[in-house]
Amino acid sequence: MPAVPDRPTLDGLETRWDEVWQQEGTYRFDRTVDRAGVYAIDTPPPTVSGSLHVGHVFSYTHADLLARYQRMSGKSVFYPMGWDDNGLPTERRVQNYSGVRCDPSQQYDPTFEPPADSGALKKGTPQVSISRRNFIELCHQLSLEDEKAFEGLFKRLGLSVDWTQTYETIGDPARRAAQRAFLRNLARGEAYATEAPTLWDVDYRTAVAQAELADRDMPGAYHRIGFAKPDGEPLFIETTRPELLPACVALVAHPDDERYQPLFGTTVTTPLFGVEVPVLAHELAQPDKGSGIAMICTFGDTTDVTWWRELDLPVRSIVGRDGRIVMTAPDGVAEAPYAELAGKTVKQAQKRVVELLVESGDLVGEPTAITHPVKFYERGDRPLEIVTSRQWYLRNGGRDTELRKELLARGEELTWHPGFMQSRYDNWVGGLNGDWLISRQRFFGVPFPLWYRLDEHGEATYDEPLLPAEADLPVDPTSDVPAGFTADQRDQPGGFTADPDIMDTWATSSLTPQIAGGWEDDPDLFARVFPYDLRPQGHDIIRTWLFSTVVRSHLEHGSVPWTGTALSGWILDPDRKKMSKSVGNVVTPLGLLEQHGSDAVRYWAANGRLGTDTAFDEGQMKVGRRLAVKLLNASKFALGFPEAQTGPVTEAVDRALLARLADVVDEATKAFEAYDYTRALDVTEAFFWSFCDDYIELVKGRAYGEGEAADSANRALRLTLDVLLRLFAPVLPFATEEVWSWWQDGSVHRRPWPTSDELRAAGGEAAAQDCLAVAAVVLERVRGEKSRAKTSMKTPVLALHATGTEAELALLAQVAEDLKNACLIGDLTSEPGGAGFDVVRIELGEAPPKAPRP
RNA sequence: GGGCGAUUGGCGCAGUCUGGUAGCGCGCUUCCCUGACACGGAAGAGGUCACAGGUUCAAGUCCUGUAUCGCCCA
Repeated sequence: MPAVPDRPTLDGLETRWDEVWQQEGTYRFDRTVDRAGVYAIDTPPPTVSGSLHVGHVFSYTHADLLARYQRMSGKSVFYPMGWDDNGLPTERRVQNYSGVRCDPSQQYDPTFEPPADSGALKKGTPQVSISRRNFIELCHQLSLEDEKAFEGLFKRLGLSVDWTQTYETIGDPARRAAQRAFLRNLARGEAYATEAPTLWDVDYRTAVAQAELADRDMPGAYHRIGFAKPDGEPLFIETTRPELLPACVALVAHPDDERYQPLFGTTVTTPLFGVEVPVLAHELAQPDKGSGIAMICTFGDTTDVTWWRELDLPVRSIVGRDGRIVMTAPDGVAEAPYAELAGKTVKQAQKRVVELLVESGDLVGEPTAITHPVKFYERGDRPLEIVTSRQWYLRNGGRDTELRKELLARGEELTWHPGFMQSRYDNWVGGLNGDWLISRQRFFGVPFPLWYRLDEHGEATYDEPLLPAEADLPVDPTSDVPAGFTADQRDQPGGFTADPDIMDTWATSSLTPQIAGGWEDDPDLFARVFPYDLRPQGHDIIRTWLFSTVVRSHLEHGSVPWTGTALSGWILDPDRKKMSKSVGNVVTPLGLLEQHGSDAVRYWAANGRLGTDTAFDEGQMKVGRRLAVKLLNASKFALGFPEAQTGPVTEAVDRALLARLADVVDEATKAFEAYDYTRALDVTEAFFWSFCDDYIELVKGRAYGEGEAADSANRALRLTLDVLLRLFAPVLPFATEEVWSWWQDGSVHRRPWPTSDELRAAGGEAAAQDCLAVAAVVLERVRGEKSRAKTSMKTPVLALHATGTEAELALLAQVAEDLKNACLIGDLTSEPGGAGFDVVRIELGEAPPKAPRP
């Protein structure tokens, strides 16, 4: 056992103890324990591209505090770590880093090596086309490096993760789980493919789901355009998208709008393009917007989709997947003016259509500038278009009242920390307006495990997809061949073709409980952890990650994925705005951990309650560091006295201390049970400071002595320290472990959480008779007097006189000797009287001679 | 436009569920190197609890409304 060091320090504790913990398997999950004895955490897998930031340190600490408390409370804690290395961010990095481009039509080349000068490519180097499988392998390699760095940081932060339990969202088990879950969704009719208008990002060239949309206010302009009524008179509509005129399929007004009622059922003709379109009625038309009659195009916005569907209109698509006007005009659209638009971007087309309308005289007046919300992909730069394409959907209650009710009920089953976050879930589920679009036209992700037969003309037959056996998962249909076919039949008439799409990243990460828990691959493990106890995450991804995980679990297991969720807040700049990139880049997590120490940073995080946005505050880290240093020093002092034989704590002051500590343990336990680690820390910390400032000062004179009274103090000191270390262990794992190692065996992190019973049994039953409170009054008065006299605390008190009730003076008598020692009081007297206990007279002596400065 | 949250000394926060003399930390001022700690200790100044009504013997706390800020969704 290492001796107590002369000058304890926090420096170097992180590396030293992490090494021991990994070696000893301190946080290893004990999988012999059955479900009732397990506490399972569905850890968020951080995105492995770029780097971790301060917000990660914050929220991951929160989960760790809860994990550590549960572990000490006797649970076998299942605390895995995942890496989300699947998706667009990684894809873009690999393209730039290795100078490659994924082309799913390429064949897999097992000997492919990326250019030797990876990472140092010159701008403009032509990209090499490689197969999807090769591309994924590169993504995987690059992710591994980041994952190592992330793991190092998390270990330094002291996360009590079981590092033998890790997964990657692009790893084999994850792809197997995602494909298996999808095949089962498909078999049960929960997943389906359909040709439908879909929000489409023209730059990424992929479909985008409702959960990834963001409205942005954009400048636009209403153009007033005349359509020709049968009698030749113009009917004016106003539109922000005149370029969609050739895609117009109808005009629509509100059924109650008297201006247009006579026209319902008639037709009008589009200017320039000469298409006859009906005038129809629908409640969604807004009479007060523009002229009150709108042009329906396929498709200008999501309302157009609704009208198109509900009014059963034809399709005249003109915007292609590249965001340009398609080369061929839809049926019936006049060729001549259309030819001028074909191939132009939407923006260019708008300019040209306006010019044409001005020439023809169909555009009236100047366009009116407005600002209006436009839908964007949240990572995209250009407004979304709506194109018709074949996509995969998963039922999520967006088009099914019964399922929606069931999912709301699942939300009800969860314990939300804090509770008010549930309304965000309810709002989102209640506001869904379509099923979950899970297919993406990208490359780095889990492929849909499907092939289609090609008929004699080479056309895919989508009705009966060719499915792999579950045992063969994961598969990549662009390189694997379906049963009963040979590789040379790929993309040949009479042969087969692969489904080209991958799954949305949320479609994989919504299965993290299944992936981490070994669903189907390790049924024994899965039964011990599922449904999990806790999903920690940020409140910004309730609508995506939290909700989608509930959906998958509900469909697959008929259960919630976990029984509780803890939502961490944001980190805000000191000026109360969301932590900006610039600050986040300057303040790196590793730098903070090095500068302040991990315990100090954890202390700051522990002061941010769940659901509460918290200011980034290095001041709090300094306070945390001070606490950790104080803990080392106070412990060193308390352990410096000779250890007494086991025996009772006899002195009243010592028993009062234990009684107070018993109350603290009860409060901290109650707080932790309610996931309120902040309050648990607060009560522990308050006790600790009064322990240092008052109790230790009071008893040190006695503890230096010998005999019964000294033994009582020494026993109380050690017992208190023992309990305090355990109370602080979740927040300050390094400092507490360090102190623990000075005088105890094993790890403090595997000791049981303290109970008030052990303290009351040791003598702390006299809470009502708190002589410490009386002592505190005397200490305060004497210190105040010495401060006012601007003299040293070593200045003796010649005489002190106190008054109070008989009971209070009896308590004073219990602490009189300790007080005389601590305050250097010569003559301590008292008499009954006064209103409550107080010190009425203090007589100071001469200050001692100043010692020379060392 | 709808939902959720916040508003308490210069700064960061607790207290609001369960009404009863306004608390903590940082910073600031003054003092002290006393047998763990100067990366320390002691003492002190500093707030009409966003605003307006209401309930109550009593409101930071409960109710109604308003304002400002933030987040989520239309």
